[in-house]
Amino acid sequence: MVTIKEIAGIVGVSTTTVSNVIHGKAKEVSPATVEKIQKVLKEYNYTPNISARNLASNRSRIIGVIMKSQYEYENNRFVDPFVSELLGGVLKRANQNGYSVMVYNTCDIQELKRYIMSWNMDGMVMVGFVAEEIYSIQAVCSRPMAIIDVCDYLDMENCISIGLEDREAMYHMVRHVISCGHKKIAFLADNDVNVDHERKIGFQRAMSEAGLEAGEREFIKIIPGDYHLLVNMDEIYQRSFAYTALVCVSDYYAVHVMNGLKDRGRKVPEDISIAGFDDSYLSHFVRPALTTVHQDAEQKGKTAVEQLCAMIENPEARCYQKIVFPTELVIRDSIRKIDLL
Amino acid sequence: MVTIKEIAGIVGVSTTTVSNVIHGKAKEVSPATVEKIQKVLKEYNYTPNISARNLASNRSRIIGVIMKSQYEYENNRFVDPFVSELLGGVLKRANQNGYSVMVYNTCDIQELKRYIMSWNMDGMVMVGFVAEEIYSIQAVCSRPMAIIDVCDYLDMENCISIGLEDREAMYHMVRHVISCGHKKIAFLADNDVNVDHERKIGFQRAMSEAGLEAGEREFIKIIPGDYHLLVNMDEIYQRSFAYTALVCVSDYYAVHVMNGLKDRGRKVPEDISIAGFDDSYLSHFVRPALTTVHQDAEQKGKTAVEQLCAMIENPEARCYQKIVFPTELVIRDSIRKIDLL
DNA sequence: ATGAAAGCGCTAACAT
DNA sequence: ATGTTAGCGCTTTCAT
Repeated sequence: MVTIKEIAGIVGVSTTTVSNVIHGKAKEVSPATVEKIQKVLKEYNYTPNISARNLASNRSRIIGVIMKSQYEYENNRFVDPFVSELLGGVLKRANQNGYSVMVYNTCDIQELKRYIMSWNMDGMVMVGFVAEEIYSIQAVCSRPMAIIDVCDYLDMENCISIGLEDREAMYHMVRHVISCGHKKIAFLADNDVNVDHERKIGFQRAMSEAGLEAGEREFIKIIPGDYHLLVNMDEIYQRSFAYTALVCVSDYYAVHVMNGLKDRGRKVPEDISIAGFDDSYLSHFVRPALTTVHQDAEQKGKTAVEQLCAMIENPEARCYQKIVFPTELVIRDSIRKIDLL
Repeated sequence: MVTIKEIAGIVGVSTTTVSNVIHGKAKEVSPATVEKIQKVLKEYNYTPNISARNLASNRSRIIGVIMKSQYEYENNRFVDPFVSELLGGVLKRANQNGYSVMVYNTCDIQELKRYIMSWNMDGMVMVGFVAEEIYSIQAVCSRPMAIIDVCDYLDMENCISIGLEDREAMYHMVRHVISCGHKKIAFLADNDVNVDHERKIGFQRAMSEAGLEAGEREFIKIIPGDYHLLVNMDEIYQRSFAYTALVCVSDYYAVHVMNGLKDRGRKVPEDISIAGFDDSYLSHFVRPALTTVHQDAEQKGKTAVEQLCAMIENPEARCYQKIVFPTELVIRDSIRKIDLL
């Protein structure tokens, strides 16, 4: 690989001038020189050495997509369409803006900090973290972050929080389920923080407004297993008999639960209704098609990167910002209308 | 961030010694010194600067996951479970082995070459390329590659080709379909190279052995659109009337086609049968559940990285290698048994 | 408009 | 066992 120094030697100018031409700071260089240098650059197929550039300039043009895994065995968050669509959006915008995307998945925050610092990432898209983890990371790795689906207010300058009106969205979903005649409804999630917590609150509000039970018993915890399995599907099956509808925190889980119940002999939606969340492409494809809440995961990813780039390139303008995307109830076939007689 | 030099200054040794301790070359250093240095390293929370390390050592510990997109608008290959499972496998193994994963998606080979060279990637997992593209890239970017699903023999030393017996697999699938009484069968793919081509050959062999038609007319080209759409679904619908079974080159497409046909009023499998390929989790979840060919995409990713690391760390042992994973026909409900009377 | 030179943090060959 | 030193390729400040 040819270096700037070599190019400079060939053309008979200094490395500074070559560097200036490479970076389009043409006003500093005479047109004739620009042309000469560009010709040689092309001829020798000059390719910058990014390590050298990063070392000298103290940036990296790396945007990290950082995913927190809850369990060590839970190794593949990508199979959830919400995550893959998000990642697609991130990748597209990042590359368009001249950034590279590094993907990292860990359950160890200390290790993560070193990772971010080692690579000197310019910014990160954070998926699956809770507020205190974000603070802890930010304390050491003070750089722009786009935080997906953390609901708490974050007292940080260089961070953009991207989410939904989760509480409202779930509230409307559950109202719809209730309006279909359901009275025994459970809420399924794999934890009780952030969006899961908010959606639970929305669930509970809708339930209590209707005078229905929504205590701890109505909260069913999903334990995701290796890939295609929910490790506690049997438990979910058993508990499902106490309800006529199961409201899940994602399409991905809804689809798993639906299948698990079907495999065990329950009919959906005849015996039991199921609702999802995300309106990922899964929800169209399963039968019955899922009643769900629409959100645009790809757009979340794109926006995350856009905001990240803005903060990276404009450090003075950094401030806390919260972006809330719209949601919409999508009614399909997985919630049965119960005869109200 | 504290540097090696500073650590050296604090402890009162040379940078070499610190570097040796960091890299565990402890036999070169006295136990007492090792301990002293490690204490300070910990105390000051030393984190290496990877740009500097890469520049000095001329490697990067980056494994690139490089995806070729066919069309510019086809921006999200991740939503195909085959790809996300593969990526999950790559990420897991890479991180375990101390490598970082950079994801890149392009349809421009020249740009790709510069990208690889700029980052000085140690190795790449190549997805969606044809042999001549691989050659063209290798000519400029001579480094280990794990090539997924290229069927041609590749005359290259530092490359590992990972695939299936695609032809056989599809042959058995189509024989199964024929054995269910189908005589009018079409094959659907989005191109006619590599695995798609091989599977087509397998399809044709099974058909011609049974004395059935399998010419160009029986090949239906899928044109993938933005995300959830096949842009030529109407055409597929029209042409579907000439067949009783549609054999698709992936579950992902099968599921799209199935839905598209259902939306247009055809019943699956009563009116028309559909088969997939991959045995991704989609195939379990749709109804009718897909008859498909099992393969382990995650394992492909893991193996890709394992082999890549071996080649990176052991340059003398580099050679061409072809790894073929097993497949298995998985019979579910999407192929109807036609009454043979 | 152009160049000289320092230095980013680290590695590794060589010396002691 | 430990230290010296010369880069790796680039950016950037400061001269000219």
